[in-house]
Amino acid sequence: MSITEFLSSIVPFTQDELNDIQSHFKKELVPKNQILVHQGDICKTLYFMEQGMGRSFYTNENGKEITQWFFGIGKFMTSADSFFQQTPSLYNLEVLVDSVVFSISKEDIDQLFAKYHKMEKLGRLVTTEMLTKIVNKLNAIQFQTAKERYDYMLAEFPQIAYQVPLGHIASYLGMSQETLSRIRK
Amino acid sequence: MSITEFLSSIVPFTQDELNDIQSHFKKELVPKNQILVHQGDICKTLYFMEQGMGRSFYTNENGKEITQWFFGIGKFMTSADSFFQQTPSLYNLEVLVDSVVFSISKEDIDQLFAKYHKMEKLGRLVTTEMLTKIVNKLNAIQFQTAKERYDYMLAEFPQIAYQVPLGHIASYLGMSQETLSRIRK
DNA sequence: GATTTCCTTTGACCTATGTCAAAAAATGAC
DNA sequence: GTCATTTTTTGACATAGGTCAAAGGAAATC
Repeated sequence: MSITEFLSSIVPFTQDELNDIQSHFKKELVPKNQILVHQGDICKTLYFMEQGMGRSFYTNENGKEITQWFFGIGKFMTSADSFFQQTPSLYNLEVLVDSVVFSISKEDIDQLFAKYHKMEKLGRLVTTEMLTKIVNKLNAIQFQTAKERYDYMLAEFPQIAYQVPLGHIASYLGMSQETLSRIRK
Repeated sequence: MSITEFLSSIVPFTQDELNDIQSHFKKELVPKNQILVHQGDICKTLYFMEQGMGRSFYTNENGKEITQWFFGIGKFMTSADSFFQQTPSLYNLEVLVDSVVFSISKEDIDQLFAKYHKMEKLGRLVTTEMLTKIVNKLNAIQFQTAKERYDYMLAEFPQIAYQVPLGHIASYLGMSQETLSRIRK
């Protein structure tokens, strides 16, 4: 899914608007395992995942990596806090397979928000959608058994569930890798 | 905190704009324990909590009430999904003490979003803030001990923590009331 | 101010899931 | 194809926090 297709699917931009908006995005090929943002950095770029997948994760006190979110095709990938409030990111952003992303700087997207009311609306709608998804995850984590949480994962990220290391999924779901391995049987 | 103060604190509206916007909100006095929205209803109204506090909660398969969020003074209170996507609410919205709220309908706020770019921006910023808070809760729930989660609660809702029944807080934090009671000692 | 109802605490016991360690399987490098 | 590395599975054991039941306290109602 191209970025213009994505934008148009949410708000009806004119062709001129789309051209202008698109011109602020830069296409990048990112190789597997590359870290786009490091924990502690201020995230200055928003990424749109055209092809591939990524995750956000942090390293806890015991040096263990905890996956916080997965990003599939057609999603914006960023450390939302850090990007929008320009505060140090709690997370690393990592690309999990060779990927194609479109990137845009904070200044540029703020300019687009200011220039186009429609773009601001898109920002609001995308954020609302993210909010809904996080609430769903929260419910899964808070009140479901390990088995049910895995089912939630399969429903939410069907394409990702079978392509990333088990440990990433386990930490995303808030359980140990051993438990997830036992569940999957 | 009045609604106009709140709006102005986020985006610099002119006095005329504020007057117009405010005219779409209706002040309501809501008595303690009133349910504003029932689980399963489509949430047609957004509430701004001027005075008082509320919560969202649902009743699970075993008939137990699970608190999902608390709403303090100066916050918007709604079942975000239900209101913005006009889908059945997963939650009840309940006022916990006698409260003063400003309410606005979905149609009216959509009109305001459409009329004022600044209002759309406000919507985006408020949603982003909510997103950040939910992510914080998620982290607390997912990776912290019961004790640490209670500390998170005290930090996030200091004024609320001592004013609502223990059971509401326990379910909000994803633990049993007995566990919370033991922790508090 | 007595009664009823609701809320909180305490105790005893149980279980889902964590941790640690090692084996087995899969993947990647040469 | 072989060796090295990474990932997944398995087993044994530990524990945080759950459940159930009952007793105390607080607070609303008459």
